[in-house]
Amino acid sequence: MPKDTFFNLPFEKQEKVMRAAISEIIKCGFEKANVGDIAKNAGVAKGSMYQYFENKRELFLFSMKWSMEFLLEKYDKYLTIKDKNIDIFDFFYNNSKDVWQQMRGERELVIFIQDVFLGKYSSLTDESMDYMIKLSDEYLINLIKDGKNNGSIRKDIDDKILSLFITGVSFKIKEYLMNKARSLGEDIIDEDFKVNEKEIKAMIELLKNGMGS
Amino acid sequence: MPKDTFFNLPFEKQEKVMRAAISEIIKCGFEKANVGDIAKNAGVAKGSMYQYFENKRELFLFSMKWSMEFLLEKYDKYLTIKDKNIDIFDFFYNNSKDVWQQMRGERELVIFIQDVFLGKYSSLTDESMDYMIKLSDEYLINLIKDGKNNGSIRKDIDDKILSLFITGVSFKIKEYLMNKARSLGEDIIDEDFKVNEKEIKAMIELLKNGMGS
DNA sequence: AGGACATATGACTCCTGAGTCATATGTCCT
DNA sequence: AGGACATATGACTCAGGAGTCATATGTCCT
Repeated sequence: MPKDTFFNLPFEKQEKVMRAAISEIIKCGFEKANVGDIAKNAGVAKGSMYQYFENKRELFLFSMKWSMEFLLEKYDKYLTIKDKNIDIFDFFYNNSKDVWQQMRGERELVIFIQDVFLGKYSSLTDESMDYMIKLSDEYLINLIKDGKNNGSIRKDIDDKILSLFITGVSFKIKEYLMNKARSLGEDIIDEDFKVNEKEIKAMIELLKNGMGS
Repeated sequence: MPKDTFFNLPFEKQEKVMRAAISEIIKCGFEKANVGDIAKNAGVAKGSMYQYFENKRELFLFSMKWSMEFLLEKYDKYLTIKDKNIDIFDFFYNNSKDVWQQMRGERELVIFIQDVFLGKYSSLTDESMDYMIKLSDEYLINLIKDGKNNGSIRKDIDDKILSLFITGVSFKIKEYLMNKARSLGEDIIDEDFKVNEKEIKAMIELLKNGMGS
């Protein structure tokens, strides 16, 4: 956790620091990320960074936490979805749509989080991160359970295997969307998601009915 | 490419150097990997490393190449499979079995290659690596084409999407197997693959027929 | 034997960048 | 006004480690 000094900062400044850190980390990776440069881009002195954080590692860990919370706050659809008895396939579709939309507004944060979940910084994650991963895992397992109950998911396959199956596919499709979004540059507009609709729906069809014939 | 000096070494020594490098890299990551330590573990002087390789980056790139070639040479089943008109689902099964077997004999190399394909060192890959990735991609696309022709794969889904679907799933299942192998320690014996058979077959069933009901 | 050439070695150089600290600036009380 | 406390700053320290180099050892010719 950052020191009090950091939390006493006006929120805009906190945000500037965090964004500078995240930007540097996704560009250079953790090891090569330069605290001096982060400070410069955030418009503060290097020394100040050490008034805010114990060390580089803490800066990194908090960046993860901050990104997650920021995204959840800004796009809190997920939480509302939890209430409804949502179908896992609809969830997948909505989720892809969300990722696309979020890439427009928060490209760097989304990339960063994706990298975290992909295990790019696996040597750095701590309990709080493990907790996050476990949370999203649990959420998935619940979707599966619900699906089995309401009859939309077959019952003869183990939950753990189903969850591996889905996460594997969903990471790939997210990666694919993100690469597409990156190559489109800054010009992603709302209606652009339609470009992906066909592909996402094909992917869901595969999840549902498989590729065999 | 390493310098001539390296290739003039007796093969055992080349191997010792490469294994020391790979071991260090999967343990510490590229940035933190220490050339001095690698040298020590390989039983040569640090200076010698620079007789063999231009710099750390070249050492790393060659480690990838060496690992791939070594594994292909040692377990050259893949190549024989290519001849037959193999079913993609059988391929998946055999491949998982191979990975399991290879984890027994060449744990570190397999882990290293998996990390490479997962993009852990994405800032370091070069043309030769991109080539490798493209090769294995092409191989998959061909399996898909064959499958469509012989009627084992549905024809209404785009090849690219099918390939995303399969790679996503197969990486997850490999990751799962590898974690299992790691936790089993050194005691993996031949017949142990049977422990995984049920899970692999469930995964293939999902690939084939999906998770919907 | 002696010289020409290839290779091995590890102490040394040198740079980078994380983390520190003495000093400056600001703020808020009484 | 002046002092007590919080925060900002960037020049500085210092460790680690990549890459170098002068020297030693070895090998192979004639």
